Amino acid sequence: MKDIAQRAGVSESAVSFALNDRPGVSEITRDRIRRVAEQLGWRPSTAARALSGEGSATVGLVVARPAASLGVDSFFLQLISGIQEVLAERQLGLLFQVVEDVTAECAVYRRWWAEHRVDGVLVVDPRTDDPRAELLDELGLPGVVIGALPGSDTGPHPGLSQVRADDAAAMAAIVGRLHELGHRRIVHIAGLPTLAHTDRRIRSLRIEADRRGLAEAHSVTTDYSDTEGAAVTRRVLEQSVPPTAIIYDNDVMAAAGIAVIAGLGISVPRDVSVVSWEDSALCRLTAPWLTALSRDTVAFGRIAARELTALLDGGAARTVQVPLPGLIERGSTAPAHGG
Amino acid sequence: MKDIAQRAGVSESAVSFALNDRPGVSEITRDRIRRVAEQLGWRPSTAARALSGEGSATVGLVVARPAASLGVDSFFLQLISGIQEVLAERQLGLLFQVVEDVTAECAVYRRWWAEHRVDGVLVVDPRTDDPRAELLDELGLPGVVIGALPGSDTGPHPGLSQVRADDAAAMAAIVGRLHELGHRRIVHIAGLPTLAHTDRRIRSLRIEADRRGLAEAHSVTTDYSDTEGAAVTRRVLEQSVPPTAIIYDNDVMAAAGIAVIAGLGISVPRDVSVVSWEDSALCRLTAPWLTALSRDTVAFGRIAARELTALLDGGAARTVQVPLPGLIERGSTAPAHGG
DNA sequence: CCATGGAACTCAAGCGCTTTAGTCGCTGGT
DNA sequence: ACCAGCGACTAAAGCGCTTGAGTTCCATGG
Repeated sequence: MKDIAQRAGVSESAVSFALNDRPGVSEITRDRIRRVAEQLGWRPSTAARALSGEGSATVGLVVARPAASLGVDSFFLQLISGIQEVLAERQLGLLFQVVEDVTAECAVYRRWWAEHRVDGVLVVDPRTDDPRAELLDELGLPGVVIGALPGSDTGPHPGLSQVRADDAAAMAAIVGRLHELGHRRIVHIAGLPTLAHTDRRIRSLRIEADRRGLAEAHSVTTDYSDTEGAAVTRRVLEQSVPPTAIIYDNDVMAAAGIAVIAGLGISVPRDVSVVSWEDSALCRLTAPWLTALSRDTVAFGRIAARELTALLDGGAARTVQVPLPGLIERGSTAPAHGG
Repeated sequence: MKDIAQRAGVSESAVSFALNDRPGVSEITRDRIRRVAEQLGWRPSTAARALSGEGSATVGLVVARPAASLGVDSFFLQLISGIQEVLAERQLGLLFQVVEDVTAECAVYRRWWAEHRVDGVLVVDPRTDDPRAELLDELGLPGVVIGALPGSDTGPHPGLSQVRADDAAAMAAIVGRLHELGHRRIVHIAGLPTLAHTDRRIRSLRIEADRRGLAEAHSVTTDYSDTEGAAVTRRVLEQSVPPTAIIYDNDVMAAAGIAVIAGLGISVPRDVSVVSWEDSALCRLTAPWLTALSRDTVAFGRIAARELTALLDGGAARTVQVPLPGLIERGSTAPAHGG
């Protein structure tokens, strides 16, 4: 900046004003300064900026999952690439970290906060009992929760926006469709019991089942892995009166499930219908192809990031709903037959 | 720090020395200062640190792939989680960005460099003609290339380490095994032609084929998607004399391929053997299970990150080889039958 | 008994930017 | 002719840390 000031024949302050679109310099000088800066290929040092009170121009994202269970999902990278689209517009960096559990995640937030490393964070995988909201409140670190915290509609958390998928409505849609097809015995092979959305889906299933008077409707929680998905599928189908439809909380388990079912000599979709709560290439690699709930994960990321930038700009925290995912019917669902 | 200095009854410099394990303070004072710092929950501001000449304690990783093709691979997140393990030990942050293409990637490096945002970078997906190495040289930004640049064994790039998988040897191993099983017609459904390792695999296949006098051995490049994998598989099997073995450059295409093959009424592994160059849960979701080349991607990430920290510590650039991946033989490979 | 040296510690500058409190010169009103 | 007021610009402090050049004090050797 000193260079620029010298070459443009002004003071450093003038340069700062000019380059930050602040009043205090004439348009002529501003232009001149801009030109010199451009010519010199100048970029502000984030460190210096951060030091003098501006933010660090960085937002954080930490995902707390064991390495093994990370790869299976296509969810995260999609989400991140949506987030990036928005952050890139504002030249915001994304500080990314993967840790083992929520405790470690909280430690990371604390550290980032103390080190002034991030201006805000994106929180994923909200839990039924989540310490993170409170921590962020305490630190005064703006954040947006991707997928909603339990119970909090507007949320008692002043600095926390939420971007939520309406899991209840989505579950209702699936159950509605299966009911329409004549299914009266449904099993839901859910994900991690600690996650808030797992809880919501389970609850919604029960409500819908009651409302429609289904003969059977229960949920079993898993760790999202193909292994557990397969094991639970086997167990469920060996019941004396097996279900006629199974809802899987992700694509990996659905695919694993469909393989197991075939192995048992049971036909999909004649004997049992299968729905995957997550669409991906995987859903077209099975035989038959998987009927799946298809949400636009990239858009989800975009929305979340936009919410965060709004917060950083001083906007108030709020809760936004993303569009309801659509049920893409492929070969794995069909009318229930008398059985 | 001022606080700490005051409470410990010393100057700020003493605090700095003490907390950075630099000589110039007695052990007693050092301990006292440490205790006070701890008690106050002090963490150095990265901004201030960076400003006064230390690095930014951050490394960068940018992946240049369209959003759509990101999710299919389990590769990246695995890699990243390996990287993180090592970075976490040193409290280094990972600045992550996904962009559309290499040009944009270069722009990001330039920006990061100008803004002093990162101390070094990890470069993935090296290409046959890669502008990035030269750029990093020019900027003097330390980097480690994950997967090796073409041709450069030691590399003429002073600040660039390389962590390479020995693709040639791996290909040789696969071809060797298939040859042993009696296969004489092999097709290799490769990935993106611009990637350096694609090139190396193709070249290695040709060499091995010549050495062993195979009747047919050729490669077809794709974009790694299930769609192209499926399309190419169909085309290849409709040849007048179809291959008896197919090698796919990733798990997604292999799975898609095996589905297509079944659809054509051809039996795996009786009529055609299938090998996947990448192991994942997906390889156990197909029927039969996929024989796959299994590398430890998490370890790969760890090694790369360690190489980068070595570089940041002032070590010299070097090229390290990761262990040869093993071929896990599952149901998709078998002896070729007379044909 | 003084010079010497080294260990322990302090001073102050400086990293690159922002920002507050000016200074300067001009216009317009009286 | 004089001052208020405004726009354009400068001076300098400060953000939190590092660091090289001191300063002080004590132990040691001649």
